[in-house]
Amino acid sequence: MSPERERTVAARDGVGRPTIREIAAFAGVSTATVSRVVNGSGYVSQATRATVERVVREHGYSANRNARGLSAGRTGLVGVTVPLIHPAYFSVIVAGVAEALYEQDMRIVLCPTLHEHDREVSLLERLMHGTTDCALLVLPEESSGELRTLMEHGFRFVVVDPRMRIDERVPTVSAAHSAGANQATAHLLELGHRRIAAITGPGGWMATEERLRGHRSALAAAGVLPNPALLVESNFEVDGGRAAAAALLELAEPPTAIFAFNDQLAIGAMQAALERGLRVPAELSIVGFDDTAEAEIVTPRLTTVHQPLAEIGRMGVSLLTRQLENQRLEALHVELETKLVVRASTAPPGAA
Amino acid sequence: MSPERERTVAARDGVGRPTIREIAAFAGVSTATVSRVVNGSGYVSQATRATVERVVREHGYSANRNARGLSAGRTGLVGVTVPLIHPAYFSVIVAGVAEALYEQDMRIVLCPTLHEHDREVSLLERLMHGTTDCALLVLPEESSGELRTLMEHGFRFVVVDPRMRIDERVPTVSAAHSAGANQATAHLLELGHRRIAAITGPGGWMATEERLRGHRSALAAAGVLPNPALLVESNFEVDGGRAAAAALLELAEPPTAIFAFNDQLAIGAMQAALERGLRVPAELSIVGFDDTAEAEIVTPRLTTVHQPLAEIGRMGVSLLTRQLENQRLEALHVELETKLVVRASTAPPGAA
DNA sequence: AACCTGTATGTAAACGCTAACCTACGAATA
DNA sequence: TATTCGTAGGTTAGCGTTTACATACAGGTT
Repeated sequence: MSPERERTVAARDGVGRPTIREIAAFAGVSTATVSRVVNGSGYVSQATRATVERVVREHGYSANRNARGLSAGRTGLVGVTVPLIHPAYFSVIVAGVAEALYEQDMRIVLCPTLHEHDREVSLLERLMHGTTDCALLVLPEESSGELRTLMEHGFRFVVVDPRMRIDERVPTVSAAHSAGANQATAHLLELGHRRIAAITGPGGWMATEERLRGHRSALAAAGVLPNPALLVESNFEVDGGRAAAAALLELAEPPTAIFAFNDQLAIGAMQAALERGLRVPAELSIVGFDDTAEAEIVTPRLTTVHQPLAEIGRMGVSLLTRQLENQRLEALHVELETKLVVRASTAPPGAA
Repeated sequence: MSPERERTVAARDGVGRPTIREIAAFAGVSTATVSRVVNGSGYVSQATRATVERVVREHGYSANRNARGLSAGRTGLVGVTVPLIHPAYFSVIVAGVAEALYEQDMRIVLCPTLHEHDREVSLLERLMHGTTDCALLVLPEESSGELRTLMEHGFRFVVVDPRMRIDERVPTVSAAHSAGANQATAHLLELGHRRIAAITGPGGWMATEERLRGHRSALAAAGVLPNPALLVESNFEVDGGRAAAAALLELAEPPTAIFAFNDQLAIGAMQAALERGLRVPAELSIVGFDDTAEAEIVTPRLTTVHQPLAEIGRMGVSLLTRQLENQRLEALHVELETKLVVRASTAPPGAA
């Protein structure tokens, strides 16, 4: 029981926040009118509105979110699930999301899933259950079917950077994986590289498949035959990148350039090169993908494909609000542009 | 009005989540009993408990958070304010917080303040107003007085990594700044350095003052006179570190080692050294503070003082829950141990 | 036998708000 | 003149919980 429980409205001592009833009493109107003013709904005369607004301001009133949520079925809270918080990739997206939601006066309920599928599902169930109005799922672990079930329950959400290909009706935001990969590989080809290896992410992931597509199309456009030996699947982490690059560099005919499918992998590849005494970029060129902050601080600075991560987050919020406003809007699929950023980790082959 | 509004309990069609009344009906008990089972409070017989638990499980029931919050005055939501989400320093703390809260079945309402004081205040006001039960303030912008006001309003919170010295009664978690700094400087001294510069954070910040204290005590213990010319104040960011180091290296008698008060500054210093063609660590040793992920990926790998950031976050949650359980517990001030991690950016002076 | 005490459960009143519904009034329309 | 319409604002029934209070019963204690 809350400590105020026994107090009547008249006897409230002013500690704690004022209720709508008190504001109504002070302003000499009904609670409905206060609600209308606060929510900007229904008819209220100019004069009444002004009075109420003044009282609201003077008493620092703002609606109790729980009560509003319970009554109106909305809470102003948006669930955001991410696999992890820490990697820059996610934290920048979340920062964008938080920024955009703040402007809409909504709050973000953050749910790291730690890549555990069960956990994500249970989180979603709880989020759905009155806590939040809607959700933004970043790189969700869930199958298309599970997401469809969610939709059918009337839960509104947007998927940011879908892991797998999912139901058409789910709004999504992603980056132009394929175009970005194409630029990266084209850049290496222009520098004169022909033995270009790729360290990919996990198979089946959209990011992997799409980037692979871009990579291949660039090779094809330059008339370079794809070589399966130069394709290694990895896990988007530094260690994976180092191991993959180590294997590639052991080949009888090692690559002169490596396109790593994210910056973490690229950094791992740089470490592998360093361990073998290979100079980057003189003896080995490396390109990454994502353009996270790490790309700027490694030596040499990493050439990589820029993804507008914060913008991706903001766009997710934008789709979400649009979906909330207009239920019958067709599902949107937004793809944001990526751009190659040339730094110091690429050079013509044998530039030594 | 929610779409279910017009339905009676009996007529609910099962879409959406079940209510406590439905569960009670299915289990043949009153809502009070269901509530008692779910919350583990009051007397319930073994048999009844078992029945209710089964029904709850079968129907996937979990209490609507808004209703619970409204009725019981708690929401299961914890506000977390951070200046920014993205820097690894904060995102690791937040990850620890999220992890610990998850175990308590609480959710985290994330509020990046972007270093804007007004924004943090308004966020807190909103958080206080029913949205959250309590808060965790990471590096808060607020004055001790403002925090005291908050306390007096009965709002529960814990400060993680206080920026300034604050009211004794506010529970805080921080790292052993002074001891860590002492170790860092002692390490440089042991290597034989005598001209040791320090690039500090903003003056007045506890982190700055405490680290400075540790730095000075190590110098004093080794009988090295502090040299004001070797002390530069900066901003905890890479650019600041680069500028500060550039200035230091221009001195007539430049330092042989730099102790940067965080890793960002240290990375900036490494860049400045690189720009001048100075080899690290042969011609210049650099030590950082924080041990964020960046320390592992720069070249050379950065010697730095490890802060248990995730643990700091978890400890913050622990203090918070303890405070919620036992209101009259004396305010706790926890200081977590820091530890020097020696990597490759330090060596004896003139080791070339 | 009368009275506790501990256990078990039900009843119903809040919690603070929103929105459906209602009343009222002046102006425009038929 | 009667009717409709647009505007303004009050009344009140929930929203789904929790919990104070009431009730009931079994087994001790005086």
